[in-house]
Amino acid sequence: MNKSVNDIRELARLLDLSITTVSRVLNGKAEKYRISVETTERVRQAAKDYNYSPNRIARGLKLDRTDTIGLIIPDISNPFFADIAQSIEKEARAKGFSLILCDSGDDLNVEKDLISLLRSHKVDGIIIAPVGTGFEHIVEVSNTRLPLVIIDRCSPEIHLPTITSDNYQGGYDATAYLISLGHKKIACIQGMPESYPNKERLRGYIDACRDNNIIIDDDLIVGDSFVMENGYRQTRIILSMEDPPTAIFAFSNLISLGVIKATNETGLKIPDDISLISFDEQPYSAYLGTPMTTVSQKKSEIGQIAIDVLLKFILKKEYRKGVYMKLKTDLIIRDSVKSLKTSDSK
Amino acid sequence: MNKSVNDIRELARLLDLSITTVSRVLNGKAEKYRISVETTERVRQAAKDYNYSPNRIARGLKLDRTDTIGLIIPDISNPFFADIAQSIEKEARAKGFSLILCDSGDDLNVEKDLISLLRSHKVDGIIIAPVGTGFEHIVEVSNTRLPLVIIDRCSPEIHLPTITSDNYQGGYDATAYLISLGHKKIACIQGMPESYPNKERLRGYIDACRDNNIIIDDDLIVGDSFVMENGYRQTRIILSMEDPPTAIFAFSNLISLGVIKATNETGLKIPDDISLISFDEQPYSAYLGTPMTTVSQKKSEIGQIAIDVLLKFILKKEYRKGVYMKLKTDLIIRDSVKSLKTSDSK
DNA sequence: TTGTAAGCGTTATCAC
DNA sequence: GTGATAACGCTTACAA
Repeated sequence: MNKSVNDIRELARLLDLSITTVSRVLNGKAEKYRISVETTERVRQAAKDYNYSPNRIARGLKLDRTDTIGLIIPDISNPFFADIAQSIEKEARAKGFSLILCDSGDDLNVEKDLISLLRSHKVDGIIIAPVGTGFEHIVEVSNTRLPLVIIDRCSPEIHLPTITSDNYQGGYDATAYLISLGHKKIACIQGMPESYPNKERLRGYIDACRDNNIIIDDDLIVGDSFVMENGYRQTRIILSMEDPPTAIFAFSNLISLGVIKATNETGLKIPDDISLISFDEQPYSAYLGTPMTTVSQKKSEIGQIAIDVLLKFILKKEYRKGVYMKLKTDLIIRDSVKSLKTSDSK
Repeated sequence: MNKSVNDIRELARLLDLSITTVSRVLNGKAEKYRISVETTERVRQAAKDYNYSPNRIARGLKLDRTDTIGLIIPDISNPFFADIAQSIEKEARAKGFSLILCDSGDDLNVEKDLISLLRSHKVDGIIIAPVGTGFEHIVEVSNTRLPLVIIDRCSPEIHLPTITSDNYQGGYDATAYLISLGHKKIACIQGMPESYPNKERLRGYIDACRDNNIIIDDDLIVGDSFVMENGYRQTRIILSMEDPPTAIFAFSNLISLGVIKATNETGLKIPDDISLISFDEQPYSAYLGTPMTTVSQKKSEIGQIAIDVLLKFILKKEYRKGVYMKLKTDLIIRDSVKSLKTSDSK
């Protein structure tokens, strides 16, 4: 095998050409500078033979552009974010950009540090799914004109490009579906109440109830975290009520796993004894004991659009246009909701 | 808010100090060069006030070290790899390294390109979970003395640092457990037969059978992919046998989801009608219709050890020591396996 | 105790 | 058609 060459100087020397010429050929500017076809070909071949690839660090320093973007997410082990990350990576790479992955662990201080870190890495832009409990540092970033796109957890106060699901619609649809099947007493197990997606889902739930003349019972709106334990705990409480609800709306997939665990333990069956609908579709949703009815988010679209918008900013420098995109959610109907209508038995 | 300063020159000018001094303070060499406490403090304060963080690109060019490592995995949307990625990112950042994430999509050619890409990014090292069907390009990397650690999919031919689960033991334990409960006819739904983890799991299965005087029936060793469809299809076939096996050993979690789907459709119950054991523990394993007995891999340990080994290579330059680490797997016993022993009923 | 200046590998400007 | 050279922001040997 050929031994490889590490800098353009060496390659130029080997070819007995100037660095300039080699650089021009390798950057596709051969025509522009009317470099002879022969030379062009020789350079290309040599680069291949000697396994030369330009040093992006040096290039970045010179061009003030690293072809690198930073991605900050709260938890890569959450399949929701993993799927988004995958689509972002794929799309970014297709466009010639690499990804620096940062996991904030849902910690606001870590998130702040990560932004500085990405800054010092001179990334060309940032996509962030914020922790969501503070946005000043994010606004600050965009004040420096560093392109930035927010995904998933938006905030009404800030006016930055944001791509998210239409959580209101998802919450509304799920609730309306339950109501359409005769459910009137619907518990709602929330995730983080302060987070915007949660607020929106809840708003959808409330509006759907109102629109159907169902009185909101605050005691049925419970929970405080997107994790499974929360779903479990709240369900145990719900099931021990004197007159329990006929359905549970779980605000995340992990919450619904907790619901299932609790019902299993209590010896109750879904949907015979209690109905369940959950936010977040997962690969296994269809294969649970009772295939689960879910509100599915367009995860890969979120990633794709985010990167598209970001690259538009990076490449065209047009910025601060109020991009605010809400993606439709889909209700995937399976078997975890029972119809209470007497007409059809289901 | 203070306006920020973008290079060390400006900061030095503002402080009326030389670039050198500022650089030294910021790199913690104040003592070494006996810089006055006063100056040191002034520099630190100014750096903070003006929100200065060194340009890692320039730094990298100068130092030939980017404090960046590349991570190549076949599929970040697979929770197994997402968990590993998370532990790697966390550990790396704690040690001052950032991560460039690359998803090969299980495509060997993409994998090769990604290695070049990471090279041109001048990463200080690479952690790779290879596609596994070719290793030449990986060997080549390590010939260039670029530190590299392999995770999950190893190969016997190459002698590079590798961290993986003890797939043989996992396969053996799972099979032995089934046998201990009286199962004698055990189907085995494989993933990619050529991949090393798969081969090892199968070897474990075979040895466990042999050690218990069970004759291997090749017709019971089926399947060809780690995906769900494979599990579904093979299970349908298995269930339609004249004298079907009493247990199925699924080689991945997705495969076992397919198994569950097929048994559900056929109206059979796990474990009453057929027992199931699966490789890969997942958050939902415990909350399936029948809580599943699984072989759990130490995902975060794999990540942690991989980064530890890699950083050792990067920092100490001691290389090519034959690190080959197999991590113990754990059998998590739940309810998906039925005892055929007459003594205990369960 | 602090400063000057070379050089990391590229690309762009200007020159021939 | 091709080449010499400055500059990108940083660290560090060498000076003072």
